[in-house]
Amino acid sequence: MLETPSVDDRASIAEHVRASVERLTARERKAAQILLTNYPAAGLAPVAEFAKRARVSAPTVLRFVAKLGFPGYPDFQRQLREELEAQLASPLTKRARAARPRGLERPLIDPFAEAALANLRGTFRHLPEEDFSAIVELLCDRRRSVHLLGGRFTDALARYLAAHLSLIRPEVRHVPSGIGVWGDRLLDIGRRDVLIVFDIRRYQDDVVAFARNATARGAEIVLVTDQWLSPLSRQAKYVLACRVAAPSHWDSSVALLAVVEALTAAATERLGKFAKKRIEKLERLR
Amino acid sequence: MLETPSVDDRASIAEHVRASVERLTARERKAAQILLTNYPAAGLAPVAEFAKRARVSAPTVLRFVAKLGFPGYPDFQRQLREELEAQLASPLTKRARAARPRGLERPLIDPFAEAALANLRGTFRHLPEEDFSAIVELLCDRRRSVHLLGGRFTDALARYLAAHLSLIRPEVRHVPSGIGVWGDRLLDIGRRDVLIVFDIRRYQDDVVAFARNATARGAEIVLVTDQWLSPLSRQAKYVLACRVAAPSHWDSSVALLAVVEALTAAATERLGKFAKKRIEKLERLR
DNA sequence: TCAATGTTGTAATTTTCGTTACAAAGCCCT
DNA sequence: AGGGCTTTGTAACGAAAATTACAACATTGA
Repeated sequence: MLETPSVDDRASIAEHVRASVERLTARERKAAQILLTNYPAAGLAPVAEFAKRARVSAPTVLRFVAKLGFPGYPDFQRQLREELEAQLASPLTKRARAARPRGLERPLIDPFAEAALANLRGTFRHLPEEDFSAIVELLCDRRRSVHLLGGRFTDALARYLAAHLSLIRPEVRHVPSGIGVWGDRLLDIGRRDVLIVFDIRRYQDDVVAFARNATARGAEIVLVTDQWLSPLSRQAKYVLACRVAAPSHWDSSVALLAVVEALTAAATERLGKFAKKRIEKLERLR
Repeated sequence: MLETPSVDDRASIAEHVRASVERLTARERKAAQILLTNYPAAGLAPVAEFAKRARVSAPTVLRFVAKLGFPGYPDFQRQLREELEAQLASPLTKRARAARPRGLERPLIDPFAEAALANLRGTFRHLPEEDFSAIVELLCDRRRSVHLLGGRFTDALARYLAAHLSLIRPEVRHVPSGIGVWGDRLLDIGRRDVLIVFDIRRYQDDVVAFARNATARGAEIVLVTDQWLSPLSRQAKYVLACRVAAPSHWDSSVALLAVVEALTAAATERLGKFAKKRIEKLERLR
């Protein structure tokens, strides 16, 4: 229809798809997206399978590849395979970066992605294994209650961890943010309970205060914070420091979330059958 | 219900081939060799092409894959594709495991970190730029209200985004999870409002229902989901598909959070002075 | 050397896949 | 609100792929 991608066309189909999105209809874009997010495997499947995956009919997929300039689906697949073979020479990330010359870099997306990757790497490289394991043990000790507390932004992380933990063990309590109720909540925290606190920079006074009071009541503090360490690190028994720098007005919590999920995964594994049975029971209740 | 969705737990076909060479006949070995030296592309071609490449007849290739234990050639191809996907989802896991000598690997930490990195890369590599920008525009349109909704685990993400958005613009509302209040909340959603929905697999019925009702009321849906796409993708105007696979019983939301933060960063930048002034005003109020 | 067994390719068959024609549905503009 | 246009899916068709039956060939051991 339009220009046919010739044999010597070195640009990847992925790039070609990205360049063609505007010409596509809504459903065709769905196909495009499925192809890109599962590249190139999705396109190597039979049309029917591809279509089903994109929740679209087979002809829509055909029209999509037709708009890309291929005479037919098999031709499209052939080029995908050829690309796949050529690709094995150089690693993926390099290729992607090379294929995207200056000016084509996605301005607000790529720098952020790079920062998030760097934060993850930087965080996990220095994550203290002993502390990590010790925290997992704490989380798996069913005799202790686990309380979770976060600041303005990190409250979401506290909730996220609470949602998972409460599925694998009893006595998990999220302390809602916003002042007022906190007095009552402190009373619930007893000797040798565990308080997991999230506190990143512009460390929140009320969070710090709550946690300090909890220590005074005999609770053990696990602190998830940034690389510059919340003032709470003095009181905390365990500290997990995460990198949060991002090319933005805001800090990034990606590394904190990853650590939280790693804890969840480890605790679930550690509790083994107990967690499994509990999850099954809860499933049945719903 | 409880099986762990592992990143790649099955041995690769390549290894299986290597292990089976001795049981193969001379011609079948040629096929095996061609497959291994052009792995996996060669096996994704039609039998005839594969056969021609190995200078062997089609039935020989068929007998070869039969000896590998596959009921038929399509089954063989399917597994190759699945393997290809799993590999792209976590290209680092294997390498990292091989690189770090036994005993130095931190068992529950490193695999998770690698998976998170792979998810981030896989997500951002093909994040549709146009959709991303369009969503940012939506978020910055102060004439529209923005409503945020998440499922059991992703509710935290909805809150996280709400916490940031409400600092840079008015009319941001988080829809709390848990049924009951939802009827009322629907009424607040008007024509041309924006509803940002988080829905990852084991897609939640009530979330889907709420969002569908919102569409019926004229709202535009932005869906943040996993690579297999929530059923809501049909209703959604924009879909951001993220990778969520992790070596755990639970899926990982790291990529979702990164996308959310990228949106926040872009929107903050886009609103520029308006956001800045608003933030300052809010600071003064505290 | 011959026979028996195992290996391989040719050709026919069957199934699946890609393709296309057409009708329904959605959308936009008047 | 209605009419024309675009988009999408359904169903029938044709093409190509996978599969199978069988005959030719090679290989080995007596």
